[in-house]
Amino acid sequence: MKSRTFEMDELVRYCNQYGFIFQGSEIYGGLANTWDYGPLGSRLKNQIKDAWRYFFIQIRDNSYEVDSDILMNPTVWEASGHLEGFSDPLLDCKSCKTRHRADNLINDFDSSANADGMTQQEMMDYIRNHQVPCPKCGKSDFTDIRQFNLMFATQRGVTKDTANTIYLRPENAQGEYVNYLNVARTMRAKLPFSIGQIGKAFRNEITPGNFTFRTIEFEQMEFQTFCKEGTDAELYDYYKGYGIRFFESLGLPKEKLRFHDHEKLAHYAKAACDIEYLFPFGWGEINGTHNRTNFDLTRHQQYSGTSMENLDEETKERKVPYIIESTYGLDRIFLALLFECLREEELEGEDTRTVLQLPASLAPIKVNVLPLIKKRHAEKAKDIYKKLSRQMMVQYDESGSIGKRYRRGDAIGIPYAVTIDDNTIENGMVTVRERDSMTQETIRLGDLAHFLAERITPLSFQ
RNA sequence: GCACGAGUGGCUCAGUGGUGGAGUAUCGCCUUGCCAAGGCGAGGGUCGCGGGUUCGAAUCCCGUCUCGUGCUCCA
Repeated sequence: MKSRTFEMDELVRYCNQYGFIFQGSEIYGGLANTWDYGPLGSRLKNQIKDAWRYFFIQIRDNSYEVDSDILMNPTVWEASGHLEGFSDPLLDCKSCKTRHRADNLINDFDSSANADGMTQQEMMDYIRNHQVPCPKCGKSDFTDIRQFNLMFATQRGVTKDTANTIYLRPENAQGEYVNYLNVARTMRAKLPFSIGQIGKAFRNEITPGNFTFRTIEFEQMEFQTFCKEGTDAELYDYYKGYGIRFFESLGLPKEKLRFHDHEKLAHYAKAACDIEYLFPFGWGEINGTHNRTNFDLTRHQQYSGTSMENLDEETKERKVPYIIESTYGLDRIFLALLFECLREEELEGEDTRTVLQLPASLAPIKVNVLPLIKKRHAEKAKDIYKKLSRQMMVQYDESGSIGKRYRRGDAIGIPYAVTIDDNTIENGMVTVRERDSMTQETIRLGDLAHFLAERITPLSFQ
């Protein structure tokens, strides 16, 4: 059977049409790079989260989930280095439209100028007074300096004089780090142990689109493993491989996954490697694994005055643990899964069907309950729908021909359809139609729940 | 952020200054015993938004927002 995958614009349309993803604030003309998940989208997102929890928390020893606050004491971001490293004084050349960092312009112009010690106004004055040229076009015609910090800032407190700048977290990791002692104490955890978290993070980036691939608000599923120095390299490799296994179990094929080692490292990392998926627009990161060493905990120890050390029972030494971080971008995995599973299949003749071939356990809706003929079978079908809905997410559809309703279910990834007819009312038999094989089987109503449960099994490693 | 392109029912689009349309989808009724059948009917539009020109603007002009593509950015 011939089938074709979707391009980006088709996928955006599909998501809007079937209730997976809508443009954010749509009735007000939208807000750039924000997207809202609709009824089916939120369901799918939750299924991915559940799968992640299963693989990273439930079946792993010494793994604990937390749900830390998005807003944190601002000193956290001083300690983590996000405040310091991320506030770049930027200006644009009005002539050739290139963008530059003001401090770099000055330092390159005169290395004795010491731009790092200047305020923003001093840098601006220096550039104007010395006619510092644009490195690209040579003219000196710049916009004013704008501070571009990747963190979203807001104020707490009602009045301005009590205002205190706080930030929306640019990564979730710090929430795990500041709770490292709490988790160790309450769970009586010994190294190595892990803290996972699913939650939103925010980055004020200049973003190209690519739909939900890069947005200013996004959801991450993170896994931090606290370990002894010396065991870090091995764990780093292990979690890279674990990521590939996780993605394969979701249904992303090996040939569309690859590692991408980072040469340029973030300020906290000793080693960094992405897992990339081959999107229609190219390879894109869906997981990042970092060896963050003892950088973060050492800094938190310095800034908070609280000891982050852990007693090594063998050597009796007290040391700050190392951390291996592995972060999964939920929105990106969502997107990769749709690209992977959404197809247009050519059937006999000119006929086509849109089919979302998600694994049954990830499907937003598991079963489509359909009366063959509304007048005769609706009552019984509603009854079955009501009963099934206590066990799993089901949908009832009585509108249009039976074939049309099958296709509608195919398009939104429903793996099974149960059809109710005279035979159900007279003999208690129902027809179960399977999306992937497009075959059907007649079974006893009493066996239905078992039949479905047997087939909608949780994901497992291959 | 820069450059270019686009924006008209949920979706695809027609409409180049004079009463806002089609197909499809949705909903209702009839029909229909298993893979997008058919018949009848209904609902659904600030023509992205704001301003200007004009007797009159979806249409021309200016601004703006959003999306797309390419740069830039992504510690």
